[in-house]
Amino acid sequence: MSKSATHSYSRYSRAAAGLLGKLIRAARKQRRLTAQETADRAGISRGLLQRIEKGDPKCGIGAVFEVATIVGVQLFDADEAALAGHTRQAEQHLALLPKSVRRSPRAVTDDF
Amino acid sequence: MSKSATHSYSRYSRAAAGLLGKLIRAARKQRRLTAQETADRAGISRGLLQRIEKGDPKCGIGAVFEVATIVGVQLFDADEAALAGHTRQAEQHLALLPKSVRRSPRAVTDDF
DNA sequence: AATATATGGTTTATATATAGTCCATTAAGG
DNA sequence: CCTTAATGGACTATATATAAACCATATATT
Repeated sequence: MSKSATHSYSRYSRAAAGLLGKLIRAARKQRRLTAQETADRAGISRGLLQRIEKGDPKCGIGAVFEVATIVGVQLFDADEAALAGHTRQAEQHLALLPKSVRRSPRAVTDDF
Repeated sequence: MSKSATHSYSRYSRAAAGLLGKLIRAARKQRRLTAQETADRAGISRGLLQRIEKGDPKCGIGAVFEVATIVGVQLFDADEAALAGHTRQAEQHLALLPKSVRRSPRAVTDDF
């Protein structure tokens, strides 16, 4: 990593991060929370909140989710109970799948 | 910042990040993609992918979304076109809200 | 209009996330 | 079985995310 990675994300990922940021910003203003107040509640700096609302992909997902929760943007369109249920379901699904994915004789199904 | 921040996130945020990681891991295995193969496609290291699948909140949201997209986990339950539509809607909503949120001098100071 | 505050954009110092190795263990598949 | 790839977990060096303190501007509220 001697040169800067300058990693570029797909359009979809950027759009998703950008949308989440806009939803957060709109929700915050609708609740009449100042940027500083929101940042304090989330335990982050105001500058980081600005980047989150701008959709900066390099922000930690925990910080983004925390702010989203504070301003009332539901991730997964589910409350915490439903989240736990989905987690159990995902775990059960995972338990049915092979623990190691072995590369098949041929290339993988979809390549691009 | 002389001492480690050790920032703790809410249960909901941790649950959301953890669920997303589990969904990603299940989707990857179902598609029979190797961790290395997936990391390569996402342009990240295998170690970071492990942390993402474990639900580490400190992972960049762009990296998480990118991996989610690659393994077929839809954020927002929406394709790119729908995402653009929601973005437009969020922008319009935002345009209707005041640009600066002003705290009422006395009224909302103690709102609970 | 005047004033106070929220916001946007810097800069800097520091903590830490990440890549890139390594090794040990596990578990597919022949 | 046996072989070999996949995974998990360390460790280190480096890039960078973050907090904090600024300033300038915009914009609510009086």
